Amino acid sequence: MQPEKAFGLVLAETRKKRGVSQEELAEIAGLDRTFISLLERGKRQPSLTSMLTLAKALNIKPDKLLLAVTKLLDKRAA
Amino acid sequence: MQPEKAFGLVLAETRKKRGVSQEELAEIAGLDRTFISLLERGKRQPSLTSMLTLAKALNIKPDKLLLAVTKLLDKRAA
DNA sequence: TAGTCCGAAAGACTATTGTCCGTCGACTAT
DNA sequence: ATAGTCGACGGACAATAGTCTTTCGGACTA
Repeated sequence: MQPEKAFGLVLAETRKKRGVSQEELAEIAGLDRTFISLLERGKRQPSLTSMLTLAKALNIKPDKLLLAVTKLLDKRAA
Repeated sequence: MQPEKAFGLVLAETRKKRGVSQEELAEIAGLDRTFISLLERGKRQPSLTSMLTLAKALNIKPDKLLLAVTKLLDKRAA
């Protein structure tokens, strides 16, 4: 599994848990609505600052977010 | 303090602790030697995959690496 | 004083991130 | 049926990540 796929899954799941739409998240984070969509679909990967702003917008600690990503990557190496 | 600055500091510190040169780290991680230099000087910020490969090359868990960055950012908001 | 290792730095380049415009289909409600 | 929300998806683009090549200065060593 590619890192961007894992990140997308974690991002989508976390966002849904918060009960916000892609568009709302985009607005809170100050990112583009289509970019959120690309990230969640694993078509793009975030930069360091994107990760930080998204984590902040989702009210989750950045390292927790990344930990979720790596756990997903470790679980199924495929 | 900007995220890329904080990351650069953490990267440099971790690399030195491991006792490897920028060039050696670049080779291990499969990245360019000048890019490592740029990262450590805070002139560039890493993507998600760069962070993951650098963490692996430095034998540190990615979330630990990011935690060190955020701690630095929290410490001096300046 | 030549030789190596190290890191800063610049220039030119390719690849990718991130924005901005829009359209579309599925679903919900009025 | 019409309108609204949501997310997938496209093209075009600007900004930046990342490579490659090279030069330079400092520290150390022979």
